[in-house]
Amino acid sequence: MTGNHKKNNESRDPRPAAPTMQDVARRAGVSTMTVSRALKDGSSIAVATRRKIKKAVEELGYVLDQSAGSLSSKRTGFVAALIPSINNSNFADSARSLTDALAGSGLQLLLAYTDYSIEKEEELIEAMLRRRPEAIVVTGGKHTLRGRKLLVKSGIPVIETWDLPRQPIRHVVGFSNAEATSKLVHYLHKKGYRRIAFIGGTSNRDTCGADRRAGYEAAMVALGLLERRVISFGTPPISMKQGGEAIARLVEQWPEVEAAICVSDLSAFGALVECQRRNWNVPKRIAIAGFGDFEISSCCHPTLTTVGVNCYAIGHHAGKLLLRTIEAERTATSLSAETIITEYEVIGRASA
Amino acid sequence: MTGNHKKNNESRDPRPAAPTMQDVARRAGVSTMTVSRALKDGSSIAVATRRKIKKAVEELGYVLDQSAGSLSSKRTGFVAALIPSINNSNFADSARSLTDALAGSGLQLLLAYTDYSIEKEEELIEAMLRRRPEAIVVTGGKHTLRGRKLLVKSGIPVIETWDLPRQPIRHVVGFSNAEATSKLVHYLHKKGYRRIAFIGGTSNRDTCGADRRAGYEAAMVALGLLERRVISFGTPPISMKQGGEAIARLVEQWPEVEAAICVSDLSAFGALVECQRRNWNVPKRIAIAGFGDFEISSCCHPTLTTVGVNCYAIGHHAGKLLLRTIEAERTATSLSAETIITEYEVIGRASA
DNA sequence: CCGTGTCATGTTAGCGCTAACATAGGAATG
DNA sequence: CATTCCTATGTTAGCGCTAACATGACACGG
Repeated sequence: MTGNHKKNNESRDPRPAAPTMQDVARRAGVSTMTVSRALKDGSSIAVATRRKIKKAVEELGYVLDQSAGSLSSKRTGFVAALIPSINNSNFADSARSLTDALAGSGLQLLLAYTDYSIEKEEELIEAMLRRRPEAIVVTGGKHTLRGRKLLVKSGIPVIETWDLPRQPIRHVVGFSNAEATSKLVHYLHKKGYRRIAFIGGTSNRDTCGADRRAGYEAAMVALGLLERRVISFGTPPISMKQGGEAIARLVEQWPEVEAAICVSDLSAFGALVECQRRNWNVPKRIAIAGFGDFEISSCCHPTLTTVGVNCYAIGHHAGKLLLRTIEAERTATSLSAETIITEYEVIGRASA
Repeated sequence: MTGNHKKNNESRDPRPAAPTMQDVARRAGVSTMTVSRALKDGSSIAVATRRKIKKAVEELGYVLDQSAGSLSSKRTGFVAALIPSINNSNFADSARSLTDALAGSGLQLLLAYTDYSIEKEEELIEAMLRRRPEAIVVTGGKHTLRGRKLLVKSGIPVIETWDLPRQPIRHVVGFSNAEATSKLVHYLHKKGYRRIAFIGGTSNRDTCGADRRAGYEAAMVALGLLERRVISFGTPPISMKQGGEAIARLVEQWPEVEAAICVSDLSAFGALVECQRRNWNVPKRIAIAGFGDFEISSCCHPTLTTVGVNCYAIGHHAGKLLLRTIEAERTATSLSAETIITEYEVIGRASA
């Protein structure tokens, strides 16, 4: 307790050292341990003492230092979640229901976004692990080699969401984007469309998007529709505007095209509007379908045929599964790896 | 399909304790201090030693425990950001540019969202402060009393964004939502509209929204347009669908209305579509304006008149200001409170 | 009154890391 | 060839908190 560099009293320090539990203890006339207990629910402590301590806390403006606490208790009280983009209502909905599922558990969700890049994901995985989350939720099942290794060796529950990885790390909550898109192709097929195209982003960074394309390809093959028409345009997430440009290219390249599946509702909406601008009747001249059932798809005119994904279920199940797993580890119960498949449905609307 | 569980494989042994720096040091035949130095850039260390240590790290799958490190170094290496919603492209854009501004500084951004509730904000402020961020960025200038006190006493740089609080805590990066909306009213007025309405959410939780309404009211008074028409509908953030319902109510209540300003582009789009559904020509029967210049406003048909906000500038300035402030505190330089006002502009398009 | 239990509180010993200082050995200098 | 300096590494002492155990006070049945 030397305080060897607390010398600058004269330079009207704008930042007086934050009060510690020591300070609170001294002020309340108890030991630090009692303060620690008073700040936690469920510890046996006299009502009067707790009140006294709360008062001291209030007066000093004390805020518990959780990083010190977790060093000691080995519980950091947070869960890391990595999502591709914060500006995508699907992932946002999942994150929200994940937060809700965690409510009351004493776990906080800390979000970061990967920008649809598995390299950035790797960085974030490491950055998060350095802070010792109690569990980690990632989006998608494709990771860098090192990212995957970090997750495997992390020793904490790992949940991969929004996808069904061929080789799951451990727990999975998601659905097959390929299968869902395939269902959409079949839906269009049943409606009589044959010359069906797919519009997506240029890179494979967006693994969900790549999966959707794969599902499209597989379904076309299965239906004996050998001529595939794929437009790759813009880096994921592809925007409305890019969806518009993509459909223009599509029609230019394959004028005979009858229907277009867009990788997401956003691009589908862009495509839809572009068609209207060019006076191409949707769905008569060309049918359009999206993916995700974003609000816009039921709001625009004509309404968009799309695939409704149960985002809330993904977040909810991920949260609950994660709590179960943490609990199991705490009680040394073994819990095997689980795969929870969430539902989705093709929602037929006016555009296709 | 929900709840389709699949047990994957045999359970694994109780997980071994994660390796510590000790383990790495032992394996590499050096002291922990040397390991610590090897894992940091810029410390003097022999190339061979560092290589040896990196190898040991790799073999053990060691990940630095940053919470222990920050306890010692008093640097947690992260910045907290609270945004109302992760599903709002404006805030998402700000968060993104904030992240970008922080790149290379060694600071990570940790996001949490308040759901437009200052009570939830208060909770999150405390939760974040417990983890000792090096700075905190909040959205909006209205906080609970306790939330504000926590921020003031936190001893770290606080930046309020997206608003110009009357009584800033310290730094501010934003613009006057009221003034911007007022400008929009004046724009409509110049275009000849007189019976101008405002559509927003029901509560005052969304302080930016409340400010926009205030700006509307002020401008109407300033223009001598005494009859105000305000529809409050739905809890913020109000959706497209709610925007549609709101405009229906508006026209029902005040059939003479000539123009409607919606609190955001999302609700404006919903309103626009509802008008089309009802065959109300926009802008002839009723003009519509939004706020935020979301992508949809330039993409939909007719395009939406709106207020373009420089989201990127907000994030960028907040990030840079925050770095400057941290640097100033580190070097004991004094830095006065700054208010950076970002630009915005009324973007006249087809809908009004 | 003693044993025994129960509760509120205190004491001790770290958690895993890094700041600050200490030191050894070699290079550069005179 | 001693002196000085520098660089790479080690040693020590905590950071602020909590687990685990210790203690003391009081209650209760026998």
